[in-house]
Amino acid sequence: MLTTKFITENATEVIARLAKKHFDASLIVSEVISLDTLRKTTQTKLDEVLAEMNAISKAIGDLYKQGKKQEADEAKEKTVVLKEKSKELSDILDSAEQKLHTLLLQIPNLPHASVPEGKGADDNTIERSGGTIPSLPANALPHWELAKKYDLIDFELGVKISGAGFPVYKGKGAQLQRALINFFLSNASQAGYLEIQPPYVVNAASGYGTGQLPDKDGQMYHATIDDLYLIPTAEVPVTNIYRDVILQEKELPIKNTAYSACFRREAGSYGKDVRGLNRLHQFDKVEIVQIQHPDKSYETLDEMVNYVQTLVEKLELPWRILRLCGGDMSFTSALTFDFEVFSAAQNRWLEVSSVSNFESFQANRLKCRYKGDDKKTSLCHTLNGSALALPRIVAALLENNQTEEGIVIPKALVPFTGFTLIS
RNA sequence: GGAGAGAUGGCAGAGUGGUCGAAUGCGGCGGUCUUGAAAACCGUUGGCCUGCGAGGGCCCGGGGGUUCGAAUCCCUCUCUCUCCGCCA
Repeated sequence: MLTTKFITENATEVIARLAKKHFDASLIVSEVISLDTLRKTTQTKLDEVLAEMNAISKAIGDLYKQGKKQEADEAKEKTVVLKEKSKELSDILDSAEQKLHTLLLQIPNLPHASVPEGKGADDNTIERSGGTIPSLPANALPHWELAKKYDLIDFELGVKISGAGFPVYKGKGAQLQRALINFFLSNASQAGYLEIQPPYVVNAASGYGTGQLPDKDGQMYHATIDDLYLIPTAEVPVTNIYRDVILQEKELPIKNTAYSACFRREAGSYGKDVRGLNRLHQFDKVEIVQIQHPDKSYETLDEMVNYVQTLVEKLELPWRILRLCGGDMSFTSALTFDFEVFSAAQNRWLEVSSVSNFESFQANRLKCRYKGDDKKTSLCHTLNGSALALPRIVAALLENNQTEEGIVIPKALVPFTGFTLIS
């Protein structure tokens, strides 16, 4: 959420920059400005009335102490009008504030100047790429066939127990999952991230804090009996650690990492691109989160992107980094880099990570601030990224590394799997 | 699930319906002293809105009410803790 102050002071800039996200903000910005004006003037009037009330109340107290009961009663009469007036004004104020808040929630984050123009995924620009795309034999199998051939993942069993999108990992399939989680976590720890084990269900306040609510209400599983939500990513609980927190400037940056299972309803997405591991209702992911000083958040974004790059390189997967265009970016992001790996048998790129700088957009909702030496409090910047999401990594590993003998485990992962080949 | 207690500043913990935004202690910060440190002593120490500023207003879990006036009284919601039961 943008701050009212920023919008009112930079109205034309806000409108111009949001055009890149294909969001016409002209109307909403002018409404924000007029509501904010109303809010300020009403607040001032109300404060005056309240100040007078306070003065009278105090005087009445004194009069009673002096035993001047009649004068006190006279003073009481004066408050009747003031009371009505204050009620009236605070009603106006409440409604203005509420409307203002509703509008603010509808305004997306401003895209960074470096965000390319564009409508959708085709307009994202390739930042850089690496690794080599393997040339597979004609009879190469997609990962869902390989998973069956080597008895690694049972999709039908998941349907029986839960439903589509809840695979059951078995044997070396399960061990591979565990190895990847450990691989990602231990890399993150070495890179200076503090490992966190967060709750997998969160309350509504946390959902609002990171922006899943109210925007993406239908995307989370909701345990209505307790009004708790299953997390779609560890970002939600880990970032909400800092909700309503004022950090000391010297504590920045905060670097946290967490593994979690992630739950997504993925309502409305069906078709061939959801085959196998490509899109699931439950999957595993290691997330990295940073909270940083506003002046340093873009350096940090680069650092995080570089870090994720080391992971795909160690896994020896062909990768590329996309700079998302205005039309493909999320509501909350200012700049996002997506990582894709090439899954050779499906012959397509799969998104395995998304690294974003939210600037102060998320922090404003969270009320996550820092206090500097000047004792002023200001909003932090928040960033996060997947490092990494497992299923599509597994898909690419299985497909790209298939040989006559079996599936070859990348060297960097062997210490974690304890085996070199799936056969 | 049953019974009870409670929610106050970074933490602990007072608080009579009226100079309470709130005692006191600890912690934090600054200083004196010291070669340095500790101790001791002195000072300081929340957030939000508004205003150039002086200042004004709001905040004692959330919401509502009573009252000229509420941290204090009433209603309601949420949460936490203790004991019992069940249980990884």
